[in-house]
Amino acid sequence: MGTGDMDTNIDAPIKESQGDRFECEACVARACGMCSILTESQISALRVMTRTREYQAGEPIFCDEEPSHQFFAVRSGIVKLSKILPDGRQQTIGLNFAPDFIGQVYTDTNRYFAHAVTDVKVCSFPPQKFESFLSETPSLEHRLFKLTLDELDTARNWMLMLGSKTAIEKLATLLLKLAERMYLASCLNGQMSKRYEFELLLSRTEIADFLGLKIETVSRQFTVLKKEKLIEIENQRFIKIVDVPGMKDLAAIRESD
Amino acid sequence: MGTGDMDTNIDAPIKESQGDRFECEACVARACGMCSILTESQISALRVMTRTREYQAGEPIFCDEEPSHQFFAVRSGIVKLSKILPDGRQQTIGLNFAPDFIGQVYTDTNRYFAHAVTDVKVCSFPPQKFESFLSETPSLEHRLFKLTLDELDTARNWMLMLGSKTAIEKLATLLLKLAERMYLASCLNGQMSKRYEFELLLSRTEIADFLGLKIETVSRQFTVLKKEKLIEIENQRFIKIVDVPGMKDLAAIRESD
DNA sequence: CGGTACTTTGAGAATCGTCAAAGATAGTGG
DNA sequence: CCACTATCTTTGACGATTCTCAAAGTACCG
Repeated sequence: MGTGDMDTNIDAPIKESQGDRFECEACVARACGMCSILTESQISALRVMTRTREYQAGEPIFCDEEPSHQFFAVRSGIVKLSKILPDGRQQTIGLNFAPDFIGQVYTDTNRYFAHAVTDVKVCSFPPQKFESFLSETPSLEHRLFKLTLDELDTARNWMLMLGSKTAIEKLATLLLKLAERMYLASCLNGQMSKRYEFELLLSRTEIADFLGLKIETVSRQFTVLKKEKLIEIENQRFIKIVDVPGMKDLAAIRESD
Repeated sequence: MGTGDMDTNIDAPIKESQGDRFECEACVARACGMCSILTESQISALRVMTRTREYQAGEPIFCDEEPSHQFFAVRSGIVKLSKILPDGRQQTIGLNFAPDFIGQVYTDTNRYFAHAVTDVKVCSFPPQKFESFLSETPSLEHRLFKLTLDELDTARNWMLMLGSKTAIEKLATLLLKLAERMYLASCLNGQMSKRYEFELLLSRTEIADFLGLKIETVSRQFTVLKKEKLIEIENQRFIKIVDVPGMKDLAAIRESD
């Protein structure tokens, strides 16, 4: 905080590799993320400014109110975005998986925190260079615009959840969304896994911060979902949604969502 | 619903004028909205496809899950965006004032409702023509991208409010935001009004739907704010925020917001 | 094996919701 | 101009959900 306008991130990443082989060919961002619309020559131009970084689970990636000095593409792992009230109450406002884009384009100050939920690998783009690359590459801006529209839609669905749903409905909604996202991630990785079975990588506290609940309430709702035979939990980590229609009904999720 | 893919809006606007004088010169959208970045010739091109429409307070502008077949720029009045759960629970997800842009670009189906809160005037753009105009006008896409980023930020601040704040904090947050937005609107209209004094144009039900509360709770929180001498209400409609620092403290709003 | 961190469960409290009724406001028509 | 109705808002009493505080249970790590 307040260490000036250096172009480097203050939060020490556990590894920063310069001139790494980026393996764009194997990257999900190249396949279906922000890089999917770039030509080979554009990819090369982007590579030059790109660094890969890794963060350990729990580490901050950037902080609220700091100068917005980095953009990221998630290569693997889960990143959470959050805001904090002056008295410490915390609200998670988004979860990002590969190949999501993270960062505050056209803003000089961050408006939220970003933390690594699991170990995370990202491509990191320096702000000035990236913004000028962006201005020269309308197709990329178009792509980021579309991704932002999706994020806006997602945020509004979370608003509906936060404002209008009960505790158990909130948890059902989150578990279904996580199942979906984890399944998608496994497909993108080529590791076929079962739909509606996944490893829960969020702690009770992280779930509570997302749902606007306390951890005790979250824990109680898990117990209810188990007793009602909507889900099964193995080894405290592996969630299996047994009654998918029942869960969707509880979550009040439309098929189109 | 389901009346086919006509290019006209089913919800009857009380007035639709074709070939109207648009008075772009006097319009807030031209001054600081989406049109502010257009050249004279671009404005002319946009005008050709544009119709002005008016909606009465309470009227639907478009509905969730319908084909997304119109884009709008708010010229005057207030529009609310909302979602509804299958059992009827309603959540307002956004409020739009002049010169905001409304509509689902690059999406073929609406993802929320839009209703006129007050009497509303809009410019309405037909979808195909507007999207092709958009693709030919990178500066407009850039502008809409920035506006979308702001909306995303706003939505995330509402998420923080919905998930983490108490009833009275929620109301204080909303009243401060309304004061700000109404003051801005009056400035854009050239009618200088007092900061922190405004006409409350939302009903208790609309406030409750926004804050994720019931109307009785909203009403009780108004009473508390009055008793604590944070606000004064005249004629049930005119809100005066008496103790601004106290309200900001209660709302836990940072000055930078 | 012991310690630490996380999760679950329980009991009681606080906040918010539900139901019901009384006030207040605006519009209508005599 | 004054009832009279319809709608919206406020207030009260009670109930349900969620939170708080506390303790016990469980997994993880050295």
